[in-house]
Amino acid sequence: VADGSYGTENTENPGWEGVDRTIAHLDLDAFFFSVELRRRPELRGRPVIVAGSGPRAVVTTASYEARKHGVGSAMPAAKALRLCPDAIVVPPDGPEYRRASTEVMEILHHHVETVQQAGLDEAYIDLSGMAAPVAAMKRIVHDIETETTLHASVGMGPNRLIAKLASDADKPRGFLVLTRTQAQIRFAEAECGLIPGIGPKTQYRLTRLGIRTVAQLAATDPLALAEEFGLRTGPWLVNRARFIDDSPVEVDREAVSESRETTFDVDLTDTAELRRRLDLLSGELAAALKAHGHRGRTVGIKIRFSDFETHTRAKTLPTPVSAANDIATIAQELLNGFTLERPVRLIGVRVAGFNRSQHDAGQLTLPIG
DNA sequence: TCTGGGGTCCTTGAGCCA
DNA sequence: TCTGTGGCTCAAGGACCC
Repeated sequence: VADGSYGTENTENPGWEGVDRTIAHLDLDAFFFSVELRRRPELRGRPVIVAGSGPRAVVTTASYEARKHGVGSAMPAAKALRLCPDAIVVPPDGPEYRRASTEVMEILHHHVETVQQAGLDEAYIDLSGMAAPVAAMKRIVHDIETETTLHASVGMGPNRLIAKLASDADKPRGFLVLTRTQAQIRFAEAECGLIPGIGPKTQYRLTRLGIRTVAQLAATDPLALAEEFGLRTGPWLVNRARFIDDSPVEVDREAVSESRETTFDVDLTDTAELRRRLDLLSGELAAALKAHGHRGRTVGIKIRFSDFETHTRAKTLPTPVSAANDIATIAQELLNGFTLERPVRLIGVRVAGFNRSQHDAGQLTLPIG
């Protein structure tokens, strides 16, 4: 088996020249902040962080002026304010961001058919077969700017991975087209963590194996890495570093789970209050499931204690549920399985297993006669 | 004064069954 | 009847992404 049959160099891409696949990745620059700027132009040029108001709020995005002070996404808002005491804090406005996102996605769909939205502020676009894909993307960026005042960075390449890296490499207002060979040269000495899918934990494990750069990872035997990361993930990591990625741009991705969770401002020790909050979340989740037409067979809870230790419990039912009392009943049962001796920081509830569509599920549960 | 919320995917191990 | 094996589902945890 160890004949090196995983992603060997004989699969060398001759180079992307518009003859194979052509994928673009479009990423809106400092999206939440830019949307805030549309209604509050006086914020332009100022250090701004978009963050919630609670004691445990984190930064969702920051203006480039705030980033100069070391402020970054996912940083506790309190820490961000210590780094940048003059920053203006703006509370996030989800509905407004969704509206702005829809405006942009409609422009994309006006120009091209195969668009995969990946979060509110980014999308993959399959331009394969198009005669002048670069000119098309430039038109799209121009239309987005004139119609929404929002700026975007674009990366293009023979696959999603290269397109994504290219759009990140030249922000803000970047436009970078890379062949696979150009990507290999450009990112050879970059740390492995640059590659989407390689986070801090994986990067640390790679470093321990003596693999620090993208080029080093690309030169690693996939089977050797399989011993450390498993038969799927090991070779996958090497392929990422070789910029091999045949994942398609998927237009209609269906959700597989939905959840609601909350972090308490102060850790909870009162079990009755914890149960009350779990019921509230179950109600919220049920309303969302109803709105989206989802039902699922697996109900799960998540609990995070004051020391950040996190546990989950789940139960799979014979029939799918979506009603608040059904979800709450199972959630409370699952909570019974915990000894609640430590203060609780977070509680969450989740419904998964949507794989059978509501239409099918409805047919299965129709009463006979 | 640490570390949000809402998702997806992967791995591992247990249990069941043929 | 016992043992091995492989497939499948489920549960739990981990990692990652925006």
